[in-house]
Amino acid sequence: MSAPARDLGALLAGGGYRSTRPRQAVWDALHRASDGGATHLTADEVARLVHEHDPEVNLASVYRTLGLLRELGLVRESRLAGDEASRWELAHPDEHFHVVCDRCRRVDHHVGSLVAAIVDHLRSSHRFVPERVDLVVHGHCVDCAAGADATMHGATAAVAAAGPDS
Amino acid sequence: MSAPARDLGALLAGGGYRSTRPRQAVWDALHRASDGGATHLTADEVARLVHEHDPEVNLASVYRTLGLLRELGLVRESRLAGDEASRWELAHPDEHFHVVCDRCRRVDHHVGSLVAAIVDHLRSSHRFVPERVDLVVHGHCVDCAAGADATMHGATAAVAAAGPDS
DNA sequence: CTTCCTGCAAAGGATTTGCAAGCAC
DNA sequence: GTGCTTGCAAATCCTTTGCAGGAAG
Repeated sequence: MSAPARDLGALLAGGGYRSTRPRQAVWDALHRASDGGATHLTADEVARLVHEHDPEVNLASVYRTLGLLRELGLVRESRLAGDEASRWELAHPDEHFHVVCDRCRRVDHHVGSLVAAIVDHLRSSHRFVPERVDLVVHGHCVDCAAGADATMHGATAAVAAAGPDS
Repeated sequence: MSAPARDLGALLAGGGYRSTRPRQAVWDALHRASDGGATHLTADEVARLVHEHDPEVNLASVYRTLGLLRELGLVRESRLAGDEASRWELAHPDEHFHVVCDRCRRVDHHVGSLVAAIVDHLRSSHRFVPERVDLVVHGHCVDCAAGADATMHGATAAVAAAGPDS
């Protein structure tokens, strides 16, 4: 679960950027959140985390830093439909996708071969060179699907018959 | 290429909603756009199309209507990363996904078994009940990948633009 | 030192909302 | 008629930007 924790200073220097306190603070906050299992943070939430350690950092700097880290490929921005604000997280080395429960609003990560399969498919069948795959699935998680409307008998049955896996 | 062109009045009535001019105008505009190959419209672009036939319709009503149609499952909203505004299109009965070329900014539709595979996987392995799959792949299309940052060739561009998607 | 960054505050742009008048049913 | 809808305009909300002072290299 712990992130790689690469040295931001070096990464910034490599790109000709300066290592500053706000930048380090945002980087640290993202790692702390990630280690705590929190992911898909809004810029505002990132700012809140940053402020726990350094209240001086301005929201605008958080935005600027997130944008910079995005350019450097260190963080990933996603704009889930139905969500007002963009959400940010450390760029995970593994390809993954999001599963969003529309009832309880929980967002889960899933790492799987699905993304790789998509990439292969496009490359071979559509002559497209994929760089990034954003896969977001909306629906209902087990808990919500179960307690929800009793009208969905078929669906819940299918869920109950599910097997184990990652 | 032509869309189903279902009767909006009936669809609205079925949901207990009234059939009004703005709503019909938005619906028509989306169909006209779709027939013309235009898709992924911003609310503003939809409004512009609506105004060609009915300049009285207010932008706020366009937003309200798009939201309503989204709830009814008649249109689909997508927020592609790097894009300021939401984009709207008629909900295609088939599951499909977007392929975005980051160089020429073209967006293509693709229908495939990929989406179905994803749904199956989640349902069986993750006990999640998928309702909607948003799959967006960023990368470079054949033309752009080939010509690299060179000029875009009119011929190849035309071919792709007339793309036989969906 | 020189240039890049930051904090602050104000601007911007997309989307929403309060309200009174206007239609659909 | 009754109540959902609309137009209009103001309000929100997220994000970006101009600037002058401050820090990194």
